[in-house]
Amino acid sequence: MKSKSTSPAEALPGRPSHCPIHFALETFGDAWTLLIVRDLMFKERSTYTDFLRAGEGIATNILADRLARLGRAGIITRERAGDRPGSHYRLTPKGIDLLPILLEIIAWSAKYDPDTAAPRAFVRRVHRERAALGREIRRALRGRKQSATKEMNS
Amino acid sequence: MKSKSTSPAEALPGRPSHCPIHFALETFGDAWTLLIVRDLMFKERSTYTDFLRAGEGIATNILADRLARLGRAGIITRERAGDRPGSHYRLTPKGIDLLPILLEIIAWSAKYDPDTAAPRAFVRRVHRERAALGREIRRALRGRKQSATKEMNS
DNA sequence: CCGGATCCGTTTCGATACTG
DNA sequence: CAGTATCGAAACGGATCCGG
Repeated sequence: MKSKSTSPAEALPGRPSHCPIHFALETFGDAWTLLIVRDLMFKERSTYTDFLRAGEGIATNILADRLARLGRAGIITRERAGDRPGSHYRLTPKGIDLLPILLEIIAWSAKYDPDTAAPRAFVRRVHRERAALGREIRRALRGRKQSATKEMNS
Repeated sequence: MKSKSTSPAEALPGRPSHCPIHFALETFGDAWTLLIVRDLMFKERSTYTDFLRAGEGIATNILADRLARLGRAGIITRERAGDRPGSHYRLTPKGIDLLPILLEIIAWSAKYDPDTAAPRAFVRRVHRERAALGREIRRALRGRKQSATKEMNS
């Protein structure tokens, strides 16, 4: 299967000077991948069925594939929790470090999307107190607490 | 349910609460799209053939499609320059505002990509003097001067 | 029931050849 | 030089089936 496939998500074409953008695209450049990361980071979804019923309509095979890929990339880990049914997925430090990128994307979309669904308060915090918001979300992701993340829910 | 196409790049599936990530993915979430934006922002490529010979190996139809899509999204404009052969593409203010996202991606990749091709000096500036670097690149993009952007070249 | 794996019809993407 | 046309190759999405 080394047939020089040119899937943007798995292996980018050409392979020129291997710029940083390539690495990022290979790792999380896929649309579904980014949505999963968003769910893990801002929403409270963390299980397989959480993602399935997130309303995006992702297929089971696609979801399984993306979760496996994210795991291989070291962005998420699967924890077979004993207390709750099903396995939980969690962002690794490497995954949590994607936060600044997501915040920039949110800021850009809020500026140019005529009908953003992002809460005004959250967007304002992204602009005005980015550092504090970042620390708050990181703290929430490490521990169990979900505080700032709730603001993103629709 | 909806037999409407669900291409991640053009129109995202489900269409749930239309979160900011969706808008971003629809606009520049495609791999090739992001590479074009990168070329316009950091490299000195600005024409159709510049992109073609960028070494990425993009096909002509894909390039034409992405350029048209970026134009429709208001991220780039096509200028039929009289002085030089061929048409030049340029980032609009909306496109230039993607810069923080790209810088965050570069920073993340530099941190986790074992063999990044990004010059050390540039990455250091991304971390240490982000604001100044941003202003410098924006200035270069507006005018004709290319100063900081040269640092990204391999 | 949850977490997938497999099969298959459809759609989209991408490489090449070709054209204004 | 700047794109279109064609066509094969993947990826996607849906349904179904399977192991725990």
